[in-house]
Amino acid sequence: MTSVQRDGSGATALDEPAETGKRLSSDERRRQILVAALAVFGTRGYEGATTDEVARAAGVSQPYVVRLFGSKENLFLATIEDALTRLLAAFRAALAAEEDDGLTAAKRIGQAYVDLIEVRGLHQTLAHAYLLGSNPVIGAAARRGFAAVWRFFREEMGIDADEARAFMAEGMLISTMIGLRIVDDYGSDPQITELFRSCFPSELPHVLDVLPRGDERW
Amino acid sequence: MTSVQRDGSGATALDEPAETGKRLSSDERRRQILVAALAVFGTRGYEGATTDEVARAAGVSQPYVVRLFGSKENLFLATIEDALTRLLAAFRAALAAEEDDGLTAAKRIGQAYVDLIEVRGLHQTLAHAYLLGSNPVIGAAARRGFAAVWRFFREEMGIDADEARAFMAEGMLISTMIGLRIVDDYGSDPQITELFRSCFPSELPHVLDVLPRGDERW
DNA sequence: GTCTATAGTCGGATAGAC
DNA sequence: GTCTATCCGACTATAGAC
Repeated sequence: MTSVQRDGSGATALDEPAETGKRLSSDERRRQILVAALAVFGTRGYEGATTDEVARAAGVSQPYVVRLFGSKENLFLATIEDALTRLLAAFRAALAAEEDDGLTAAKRIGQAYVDLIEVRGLHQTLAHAYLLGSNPVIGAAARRGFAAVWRFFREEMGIDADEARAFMAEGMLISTMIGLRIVDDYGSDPQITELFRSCFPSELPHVLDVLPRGDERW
Repeated sequence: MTSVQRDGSGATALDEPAETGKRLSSDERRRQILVAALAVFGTRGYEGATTDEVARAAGVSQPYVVRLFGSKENLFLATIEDALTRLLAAFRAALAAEEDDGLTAAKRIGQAYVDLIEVRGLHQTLAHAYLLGSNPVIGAAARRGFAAVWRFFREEMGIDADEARAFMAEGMLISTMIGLRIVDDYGSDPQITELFRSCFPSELPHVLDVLPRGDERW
């Protein structure tokens, strides 16, 4: 965010055409790759994902992904940091939104969380990160992120610890169900259908629309 | 669980000493390996774990682990199935327990969930499995397991969909915090301390005792 | 029932050209 | 800024002996 528009035409010694549609500023590429990484890490997890898969999803070569981020681990760190930034930004926007629709702040924030499903892989990637607590570097970053969300609820939103915990809990359940792809059994298994409906009371149709389904590649 | 005591001394053509402390019935080995696998998959996840790590944790050779379970994937499937069986068994025991302590069934079951922390890696492994929904074989198994837990709440315990959802949600939060190793920051970060306390109101001391900490190898 | 040796594959990272 | 070629370590799985 707040992209630093360095280069694009500047101190570079080369006179390459910048409008090929191929050569972008490394800042833009970084953003493209982060989008791809979010999706890939979301489906595969940190260890399961390959830098090559991310690269292909972003339309660049595998070594270039590594080159830009230094390592797969750094790429993952950048990815979850980005995800967290978006998450908190969405929460803040929801908190600040006018109440023209008569919804409470809590409802609006909950809604914002569900809406983030549209950002492919965001919830899943964060959930994966949260399970990596034993990894010295990723774990530490994940804990910081988790704590930041908690802080948002307590300090910015101003709810008490019990309410904050309930909020987080609902969030974890939603993330889990997305990662589980419970949608895949929606409709076929009455039990699952009920569970799913219980999680997304009002926004069901939209959610069903947006969620990736089983036909997608693993 | 109702171990099938096949062999141990039977149709085998060999006259090996069975009490070397080394050579066990494959049934016992399987169980040992499942215990090790639960711990390893719990910290590393499915892709992050190696069959070699599991083997060393169980005190056998890597090829033997593969030999006994056929493949890493099968080992993982067997591991989560075992975990689910234990989980539901604990829930059923809690549900059936006398109310001599004046606790409601809900409290007893919640307690049982927290107590399962003592089974190393159980919560973390299940949580990992739940995030693998996109994997055709593991995802399907994970969904079945998740649905089985839901069914327990709705049919055996008899609570309604909203209560069941709240239960699941709390459970997912607890699992997440264990996987995050939020304990590692307990005491040092006031925010985290509060969050942690909020999740384990009464059983805090015990939980702090049982949870693996940061010093453990990744 | 269990091991050692090893084949085979995959994937992250590096070198270096354009 | 981006690619191709490639090295090398890691890891699953197989072969086959004891």
